[in-house]
Amino acid sequence: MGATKTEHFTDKQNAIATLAKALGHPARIAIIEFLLKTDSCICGDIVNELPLAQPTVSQHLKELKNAGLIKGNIEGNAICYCIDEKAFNNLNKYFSNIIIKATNQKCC
Amino acid sequence: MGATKTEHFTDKQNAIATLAKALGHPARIAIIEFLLKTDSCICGDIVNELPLAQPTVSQHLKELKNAGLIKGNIEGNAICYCIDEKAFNNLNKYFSNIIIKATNQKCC
DNA sequence: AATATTTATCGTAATATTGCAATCTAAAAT
DNA sequence: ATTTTAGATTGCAATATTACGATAAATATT
Repeated sequence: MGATKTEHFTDKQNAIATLAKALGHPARIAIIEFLLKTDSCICGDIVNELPLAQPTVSQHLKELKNAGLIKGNIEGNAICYCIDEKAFNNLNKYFSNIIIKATNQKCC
Repeated sequence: MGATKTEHFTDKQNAIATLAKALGHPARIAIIEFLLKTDSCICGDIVNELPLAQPTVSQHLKELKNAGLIKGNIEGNAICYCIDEKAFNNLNKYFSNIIIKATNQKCC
């Protein structure tokens, strides 16, 4: 097999998993951190910053964008990528809730 | 290639990516949610709850455990798995910080 | 002791991901 | 109009992940 059986899980479970999966690679974490560091949301500079080839970075950016974690604005012939807070807020709410629920458990 | 170039990224970046990656599958999200739902941290019941075969579930549990997201306690011939709050707290802090930083940006 | 129960591991097939060279597209600059 | 620059897409090789049947290991029950 090798294919995730997404159809057996709820939409919400799949949605959270998709967000987490997109963040499940150090290059993509590095991209997010770079976007946070530079407050003018610089774009092609990501390629210079990361130890990866341009097509690889482009692919990682695409995955972050598909997951809704970043947005891309065309500016002339460059593209300006930046954090999309909404997705991070969703994740943060989800994890906060887990922590609250876990704290109320008396187990292990 | 196909192998992640972890050596090019910081330990912290790799650590966050590892946690996120472990949560990047709906079955593992479903396992976490099941553990939160049942406050007696029932174990083999996870296999009955999930639409996956026992070896598959066992493998997912192993990944969650390796990432430090759950703990496993032996109880007779059964094993009791439960949430490890620490890892979730780390993730939550990390995302809270991202949101704070992103909010202070005036970009896009 | 023999059997049942519970969970882990092995082996393997199917599929997905990672990474990059080569190439393409589109706007910018000359 | 040609060239340059920025970024995406294609194609492909290497590796990783997902899923499960078969089997093993370890404790529980009879």
